[in-house]
Amino acid sequence: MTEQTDVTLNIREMCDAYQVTPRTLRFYEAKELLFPIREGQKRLFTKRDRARLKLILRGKRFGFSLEEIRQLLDLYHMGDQQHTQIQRTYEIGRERLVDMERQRDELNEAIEELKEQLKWGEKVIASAKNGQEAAE
Amino acid sequence: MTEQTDVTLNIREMCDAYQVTPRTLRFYEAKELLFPIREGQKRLFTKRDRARLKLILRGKRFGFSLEEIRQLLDLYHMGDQQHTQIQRTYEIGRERLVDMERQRDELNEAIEELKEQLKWGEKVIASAKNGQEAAE
DNA sequence: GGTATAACTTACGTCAACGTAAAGGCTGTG
DNA sequence: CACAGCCTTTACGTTGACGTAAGTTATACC
Repeated sequence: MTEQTDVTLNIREMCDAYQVTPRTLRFYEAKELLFPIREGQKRLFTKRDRARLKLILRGKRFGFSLEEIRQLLDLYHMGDQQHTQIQRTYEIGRERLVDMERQRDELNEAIEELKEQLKWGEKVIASAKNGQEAAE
Repeated sequence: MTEQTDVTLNIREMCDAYQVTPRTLRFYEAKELLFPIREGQKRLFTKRDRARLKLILRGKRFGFSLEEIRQLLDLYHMGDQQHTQIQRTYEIGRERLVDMERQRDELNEAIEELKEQLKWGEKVIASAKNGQEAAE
């Protein structure tokens, strides 16, 4: 009974708030990632939609596909029925977790290596600048 | 004068060594990511190509596009001329580094959150199993 | 009522990163 | 020579994630 603030956003406000296009939001709705309510023909995005969109955008930054994100969203917000389905989704989540940890480790390695390369690059640039200044 | 071991691989050996398809290798050549030498019509992949392919595959795991990878490869192996070009490529590298570090941090956050969700998922599964066993 | 604004639907276009099919060389072997 | 086994090129197909254009509808304002 504490939920009376259904602050809904229309599509324009939603786009501005999350830096996406209307097409993207409609696309996500078509893919069942978002479920805006309808007022007449217009879409109204609820708090739930905004929470989901945040997760979608973060998921994308990690290279998840929209389909994988949909699965994870189901895991996040699933109720109490359909245990076997939950079980399956849970396993997907665990697999992705392992993947993400491995990716993080590789990312750390790559960051270190890239730092080395950049140090090397600085030296090259510096010596080039000393050697001659003419190149604008 | 210490480089006389040009151990080259044909396309099949290269594919087996790195788990890619011939199409992929030809595609990377077309995109100027690899430069196999030709013996008649056949491609021969040198040590240099193998080093580059390793970097390509790693780059892909981090979500770099092939074009971005090409830029980074140039940074890795660029000689001593063309300072302005190096400068530019260096900047791209630095931007990517910042990006990668940010992504790593977000990844760590997401890993923690996902772990929480999975813990929660375990509880749901457990209680469901206790509650009833019938659902095959 | 006219029109501007914003949202809508439908549907074809695009881009990356290959897949896949077709047709054609080389090279060795019976 | 015929044929198999690799390799080649050319070129059209595919998938995901939207972009973009065309035409429609609803609301707001003058």
